[in-house]
Amino acid sequence: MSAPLHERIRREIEAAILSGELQPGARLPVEHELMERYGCARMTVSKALQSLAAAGLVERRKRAGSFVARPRVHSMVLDIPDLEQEVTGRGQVYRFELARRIVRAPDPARADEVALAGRGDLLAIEGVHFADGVPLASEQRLVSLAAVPELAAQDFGRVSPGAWLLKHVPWTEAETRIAAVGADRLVAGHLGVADGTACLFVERRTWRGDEGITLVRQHFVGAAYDLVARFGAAR
Amino acid sequence: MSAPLHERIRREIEAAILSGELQPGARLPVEHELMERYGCARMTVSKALQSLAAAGLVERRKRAGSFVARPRVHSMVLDIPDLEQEVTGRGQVYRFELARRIVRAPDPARADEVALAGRGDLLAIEGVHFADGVPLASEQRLVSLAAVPELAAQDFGRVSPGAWLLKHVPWTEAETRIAAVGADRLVAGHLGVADGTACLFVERRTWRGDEGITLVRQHFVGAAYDLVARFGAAR
DNA sequence: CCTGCAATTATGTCTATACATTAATGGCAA
DNA sequence: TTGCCATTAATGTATAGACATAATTGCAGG
Repeated sequence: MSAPLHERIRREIEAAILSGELQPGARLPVEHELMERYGCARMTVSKALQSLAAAGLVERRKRAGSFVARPRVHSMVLDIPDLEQEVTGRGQVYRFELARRIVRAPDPARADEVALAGRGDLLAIEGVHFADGVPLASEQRLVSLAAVPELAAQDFGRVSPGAWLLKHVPWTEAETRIAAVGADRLVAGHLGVADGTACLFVERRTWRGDEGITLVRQHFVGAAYDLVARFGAAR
Repeated sequence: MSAPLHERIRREIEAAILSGELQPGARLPVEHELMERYGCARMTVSKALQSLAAAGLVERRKRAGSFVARPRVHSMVLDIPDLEQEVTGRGQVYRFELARRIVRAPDPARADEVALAGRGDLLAIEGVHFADGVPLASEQRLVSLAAVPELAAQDFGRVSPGAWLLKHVPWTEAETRIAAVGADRLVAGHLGVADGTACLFVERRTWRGDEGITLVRQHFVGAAYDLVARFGAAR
């Protein structure tokens, strides 16, 4: 009820962006229009827009207007590594090899799968990332088809599902678990290393708003990869 | 020259905080005082302070004033894990066992050590973290005595240097490298596992402003620990 | 001594207005 | 057509003032 007006304006626009109602690149109403809509002064809508700009959700350009920001592949906060980009960025040849791809219902015994699937099915993908022909990581991924219906039509012969998702479905929230494990038979086979070799295990869930998008588990050859994250005070 | 005034005010206060001139908890000048100092309107200093508050550097309370924020042990952005707190938080008994502690000059052959040391010496610490008597992680740490002179007097028989640093020397920037490695002889000995066991290797550098504070390398027993990071859109 | 009310003070929100800055746009001239 | 320039529409910065809100502080009364 009594939330400050600029907060309310901010939240309404934010909701429209997160829900996808306002697509990336879309122009949002100019300040004068918002002034009229909310019956307030320009400073007030300006404050809401500035705050959205500070959070990186919108981009403002003089004379042109305010626009929904295009999702940055590299988040300010953490590099969610796009392996394809990283490998090619190092001048190596990238390849993704699809091993399995099925659509199935969530396993009712696994609460995380049920939560991710929502009211739809899951797309389960397995494959291996190669750099210069050498296996770099093995990947098992679940994607909610309720959240990303376009994905069903997508062919992952060569493009990695991670890269596709980053481009097409911006996330707003992510949780990453990192551990070291010895490679089991399956992973060792994918990566071409001895059983028990130290591997970096990364499990990541991403959400858009509060809708789950994907859950991915990756095993990296320990010696060939490391993960770097840099943090600074928020601006 | 032509930076907006509210930006200039913001930067000057920020600098005073990062340099340590304004200690955590210190009260900063009230808005009217800043108005006079900069000869501007209240909205202008307010904007600068609001921006600092949004970045988490200051905390504002009505009637009371604005204060330099106490460093949050858990950064909004990443849990830089304080092992002691995490272990006791799980109801286990924490212990840190110091293995070595020397003050030495930086190795001139290692650029990172020289950069970290600045014009002073380095304190090198080695030890093992235990949870319920079981080794959890082995740690090798370098601390810049130029940045943290108080540390020379500190006794690390029982408290972990990481916990001490978190409390006493807030960082503003951090870089973390994570990889999986097989345990070498030294680490395996510390952790009481077989040579070659998969370990999570974490290397972290932290800075305050642009002065290096510490460089730490930790090896975790792969099976016993994992690292979780959660990210959301910045507020 | 404690309790509760009231005065005070600092920040929070908002308005209305002015001028600055930037860049998209459209028209004019080469 | 092409290139340039003036126009103009948008945001950026700033002022001055009003009223709202919260919390500290001190005072009065039990």
